[in-house]
Amino acid sequence: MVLIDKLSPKPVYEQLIDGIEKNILLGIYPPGSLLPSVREFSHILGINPNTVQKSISELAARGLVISSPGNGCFVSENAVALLKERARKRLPALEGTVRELLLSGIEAEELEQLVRKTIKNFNEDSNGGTV
Amino acid sequence: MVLIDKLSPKPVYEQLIDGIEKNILLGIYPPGSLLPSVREFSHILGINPNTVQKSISELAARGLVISSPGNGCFVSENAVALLKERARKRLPALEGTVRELLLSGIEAEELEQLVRKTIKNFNEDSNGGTV
Amino acid sequence: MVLIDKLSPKPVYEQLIDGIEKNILLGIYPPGSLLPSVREFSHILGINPNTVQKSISELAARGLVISSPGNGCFVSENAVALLKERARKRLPALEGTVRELLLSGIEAEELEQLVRKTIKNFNEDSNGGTV
Amino acid sequence: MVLIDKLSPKPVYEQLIDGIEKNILLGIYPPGSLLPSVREFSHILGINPNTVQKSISELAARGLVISSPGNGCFVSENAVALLKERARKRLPALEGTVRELLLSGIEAEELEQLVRKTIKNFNEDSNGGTV
DNA sequence: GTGGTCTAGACCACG
DNA sequence: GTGGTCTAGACCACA
Repeated sequence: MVLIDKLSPKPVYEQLIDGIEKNILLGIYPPGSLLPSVREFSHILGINPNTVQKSISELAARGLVISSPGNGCFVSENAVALLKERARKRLPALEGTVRELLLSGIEAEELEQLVRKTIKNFNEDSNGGTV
Repeated sequence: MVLIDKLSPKPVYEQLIDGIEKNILLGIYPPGSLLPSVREFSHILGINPNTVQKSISELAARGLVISSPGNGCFVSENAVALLKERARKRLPALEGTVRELLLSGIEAEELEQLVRKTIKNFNEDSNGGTV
Repeated sequence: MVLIDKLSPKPVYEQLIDGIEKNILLGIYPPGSLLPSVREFSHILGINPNTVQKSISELAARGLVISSPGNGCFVSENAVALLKERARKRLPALEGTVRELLLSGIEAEELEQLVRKTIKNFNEDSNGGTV
Repeated sequence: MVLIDKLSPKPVYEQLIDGIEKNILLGIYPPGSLLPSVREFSHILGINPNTVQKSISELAARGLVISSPGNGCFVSENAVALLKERARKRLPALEGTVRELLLSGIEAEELEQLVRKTIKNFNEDSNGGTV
């Protein structure tokens, strides 16, 4: 369900956050649903419960998840909206990346093609997954 | 010449590396030229000499600069080529970012426009700066 | 009769306690009256009977209700007096809150107005509800 | 500098957050200043470094503090503004508390007096501290 | 069973 | 020296 690469420079707890967020967007963990428990994540992913707890707490602080001691942890109703809102704030960073690549001599045409191709693949994947 | 933000989450030594690389690409530090000395960087940027040394060592390890003990540090002849080659390796990451944004509901059209606009601005800046 | 928000950070058993206490003060559960049974609360509110039992036990420990095994649970005769006495003990906390808000730059005048307005609204609500 | 009550029901890490926030508002830790280090807090307060770290991370997530690995942790320039903004959001809660106290039979006049007295004491304390 | 806090101790990267 | 991550294991409150 979520993949953890212990050798990645990205901290484990961040990888887990990213994985859960992705699953929320994909509809695997839809708003209102109950997340796997801390101990479950811990056991399946082979990481310490405290590390999982840290991820969950962070998600709760971001309003993506609501934890209810004794009951478990629910995806909040506006989680998807929050994630979409945040994505919009990342657009300037994308712009910066493109500029850096251009400065490094990547051809403009190549960049445009890459983006078009990615969009095309994404749409095909979505259809394949949905239909 | 290089801007350092001590409060940035990005480590100072990485900021310096990025800055120097950018200056190499911009032709401010052309291949064969002598870089400012460690002490100079340290003094001007107000950062620790050890930190500057770490950046220089990393640049040397990447083959972008060549240290000549006693004489200083020169930009290597193939520095620009190396940087362009490395940029190419970053393209898959760009693809991943685009996919994430698409998954987060950003419209494909909006992404294409952003890229086109960035390219356009970049070309105008380049002309303005060069001519 | 009592509203339970399962997603609230406040534990369910505390929410139930607060709700029952409020109903005692409002005269909905007057002293001497019989409270709904544990099963009734559990069923209507959709919460675990153990949770209801915990709330009732706590209320009994506070002297607000008296359990009569086999007959149910009665609001004690001095429940209202006890609640008023306890409210008095909360005044220092209110003072602390006010000090914190002042320290945070909230204007004294604004605080006084807020309190006056709340008192006014409360009196109007009471009249409307009673008459 | 910050008082920790290990017997308090409030978690230690929250007490530390509150204490640091209070010191920021009091000007003891002014914006731009360097906070005591994690290990220092840990040693002085007699609590585990991880607990301190948790508090600091939370403050960083709130934008009140900017941590710079290797350098320490700085109070952000807009920390005071953020705290004041947050205080404003607590006003509705104060209103709710006042209503509860009124419902519990506390006299309106007594509440108004308490607030006035608290404001008066606060102003005197402020003058005493400043002059 | 659930989430949450705390400690102890190790390890890492940064300056 | 600094902040930050991770593990192990204990303990608590809630349902």
